[in-house]
Amino acid sequence: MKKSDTILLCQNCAVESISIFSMLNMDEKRILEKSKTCISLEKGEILYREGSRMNGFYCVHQGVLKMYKTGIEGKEQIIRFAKAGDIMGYRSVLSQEPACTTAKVIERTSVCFIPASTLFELVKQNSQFSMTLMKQTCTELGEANKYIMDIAQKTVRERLAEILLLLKDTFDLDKDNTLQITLTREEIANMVGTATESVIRLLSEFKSDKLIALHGRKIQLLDIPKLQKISNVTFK
Amino acid sequence: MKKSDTILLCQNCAVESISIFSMLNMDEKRILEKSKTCISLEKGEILYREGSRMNGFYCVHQGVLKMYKTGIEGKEQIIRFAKAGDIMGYRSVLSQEPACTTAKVIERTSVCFIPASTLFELVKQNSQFSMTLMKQTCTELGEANKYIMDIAQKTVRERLAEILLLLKDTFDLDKDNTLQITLTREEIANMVGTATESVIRLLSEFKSDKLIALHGRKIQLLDIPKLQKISNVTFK
DNA sequence: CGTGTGATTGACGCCTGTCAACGTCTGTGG
DNA sequence: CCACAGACGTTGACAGGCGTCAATCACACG
Repeated sequence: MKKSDTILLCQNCAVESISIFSMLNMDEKRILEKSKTCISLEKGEILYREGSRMNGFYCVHQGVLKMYKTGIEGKEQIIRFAKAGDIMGYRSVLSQEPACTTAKVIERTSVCFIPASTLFELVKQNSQFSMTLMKQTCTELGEANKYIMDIAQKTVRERLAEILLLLKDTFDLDKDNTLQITLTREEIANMVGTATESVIRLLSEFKSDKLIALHGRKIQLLDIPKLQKISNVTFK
Repeated sequence: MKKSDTILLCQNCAVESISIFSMLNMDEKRILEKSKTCISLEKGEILYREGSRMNGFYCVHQGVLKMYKTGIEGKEQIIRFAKAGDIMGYRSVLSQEPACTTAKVIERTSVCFIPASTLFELVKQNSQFSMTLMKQTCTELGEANKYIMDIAQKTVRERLAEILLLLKDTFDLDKDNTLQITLTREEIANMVGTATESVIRLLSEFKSDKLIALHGRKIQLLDIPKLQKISNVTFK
């Protein structure tokens, strides 16, 4: 396949590197290449809103987005993040429902839009692609189920510890064990499902206990085993 | 409710009536028919356990099961119910992960077991079947996401009202608006994600407010609009 | 230097979980 | 037929986790 027939705007967007597309054959990749559109978004911009009808889905080439639902009195509940290599919005396309989350840029993002028709075509033609997509959805469903139990049964303290570890796994740490993602206290609260003030108090408690160090919005993990212990079990 | 009906044997188990299988052709139905096994289970029996490896999935022909995760100190978190026409366990098969829930019989059940190999074969052969399965998974994922927000943001009171309405939609009402499902207070608590005592107190509060009537474990819904109002918004 | 957003801290109180005691019902065995 | 055990339901007391409100601080930006 000649790279020369890629759309100009998309020339940097290496779709091939995105795992979900790795099992497409040349023809299928060409179809994908032809139908996709690249979009760049600045921090704070919204890719799509909860409730909107989706006529395609997105794969993230660069950047970070938060996907959240808007609840009581506008309070956001962050469901997950999307980063390079992730796909988003496919849930609504496949279930033929309106988007169940809003996607907002946290770090300057570039994504590819892929029309629903292409998705359906690929699913129809390539059962292996279909299987991979299904597998991904099922994994996500398993995570959601786990999260339901966590929120229902764990204390805010336990969940905060867990979220810090989840952020570690999702975004990695740099050399000195600092989380590579920058979130406001409010955003952390919206992940944990609690009030901003509670997050602040608990973070400073963790700090006193030498579990973490705080440098502005940067969070450094000092004692991961202890955090795991807090997140998992409560001995009283 | 009469429990004296004979449990149907496998030859009577009309797989065709289960929606997910409706788009299979004759050949595919024959494959399904050949590979499935019927199982009968009494109340309290366990179909499969969280953490076990699944080498197939189940479709429910009759009865009701609860699917739950076991959390802190053995407390159950009910994720969903399965009743006639539902399929269960496919998530683990497709994601190739261990079962994320335990499935326990609430009402005398008959299910068909379908081996993983058959599922994969059907997915491979019939893209329409594949799409339907995907659609179902995505819908479930959407519901799980909504539930995450509910638990995170709503009070126990609001969630209980919501669960009562969910039970209404899942199991229907009889003539006098009584829920067709019988659950212990503890099971309701395990759905709502709260303590049994809280459920009891709130139920009797709802009763005082003439929203429901209680007849042992049977719950009669008297004022559905009011319940909806409670479950949706809190003005303070 | 004013403005605005986010972070922090303190005060306060309610919702809710926990513990304990007791009531109710059903099935079982003597 | 009665006693008993065990599961489940109910009620009360109590403490504390956590949300809410309000005031203040920190910092960036035009």
